[in-house]
Amino acid sequence: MNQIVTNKDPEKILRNYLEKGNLRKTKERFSILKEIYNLKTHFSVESLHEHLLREHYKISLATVYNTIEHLLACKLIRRHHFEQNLSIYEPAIGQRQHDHLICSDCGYVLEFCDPRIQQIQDTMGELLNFRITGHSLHLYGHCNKLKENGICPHFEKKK
Amino acid sequence: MNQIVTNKDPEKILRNYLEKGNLRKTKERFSILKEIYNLKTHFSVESLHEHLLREHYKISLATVYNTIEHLLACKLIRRHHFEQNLSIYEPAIGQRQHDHLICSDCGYVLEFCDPRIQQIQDTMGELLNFRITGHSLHLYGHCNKLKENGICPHFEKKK
DNA sequence: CTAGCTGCAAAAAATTTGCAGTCAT
DNA sequence: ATGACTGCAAATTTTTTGCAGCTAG
Repeated sequence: MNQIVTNKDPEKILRNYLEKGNLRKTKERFSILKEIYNLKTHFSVESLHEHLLREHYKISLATVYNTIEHLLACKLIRRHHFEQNLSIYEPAIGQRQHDHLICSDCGYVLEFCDPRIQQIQDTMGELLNFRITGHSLHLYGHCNKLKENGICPHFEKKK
Repeated sequence: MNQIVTNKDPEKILRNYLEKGNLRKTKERFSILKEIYNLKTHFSVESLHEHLLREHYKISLATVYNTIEHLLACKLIRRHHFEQNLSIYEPAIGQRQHDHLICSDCGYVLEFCDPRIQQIQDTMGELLNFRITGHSLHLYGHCNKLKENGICPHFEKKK
């Protein structure tokens, strides 16, 4: 680390990454990044692609997949694997470290922070002689409101 | 819960589950369970099916998928989603509830338990008004021994 | 007997790949 | 100009489904 990266502007990070890798700065790549950061939510490749079409971009699914790989490589997004075999992504700049609570009924994702997870990391790293670099914690459950009235309050957000 | 289940024999648990649900006790279902508990390792549907064929069982993939659902329902196995979009399963009886520490260098998986994770579940369930049913916690890191001598001690266990 | 189960093959769902034409540099 | 990128369609991979025949109860 002989260069301190202070810039938190996603577009500049992408530009920098593409230049370093001798990759092309295509309009598709920047459009996809822009829309991801507009959305600010968790998304799948398919939901992102549908969003792009609604916004009248002419970008193919294959290009979305291609671009996602680059955005992962330069850490502009993170990939998650929740209960289904479907990759879910989220923008990764300007967010606190957090974990996820996933509703098993509607797939709705809530974010939370708990300092005890850091303590677990420290304890286990020492105990098992590992240098821990990160974690993923998913809690799964059901909205209590679902039990009360039979309607999942997040259901309309279901795909 | 008006019946206390004390029996930890997987076959009896399956038998009990099938009887309660008016489901058939087919030889395929018991063969699959037996082989899973013989293997004692993490497995995918495909790797399990291949194992069954090697052991000269004549069981189709569709039946493996069907049976896996039942074994999940009666908690004889657990499903995980690690980095790829591929379901990985493990036998769940005779094992303490545990989480996973994954070595990013060699893919080796260590299991661990920490009571604080249960506390986090309880806190967040109450705070966010969810009935939490389960969690998955993955810690990622590097063996310290790797740093010391450049050789990952678990490397030979890599798949 | 007769529902539920199995095996097979076809369908679906998610992702990857091949390739001809396009575009950033 | 030229090599990387895009869009499209076909291929792969993992999982689900439909259905005819089989079997546990």
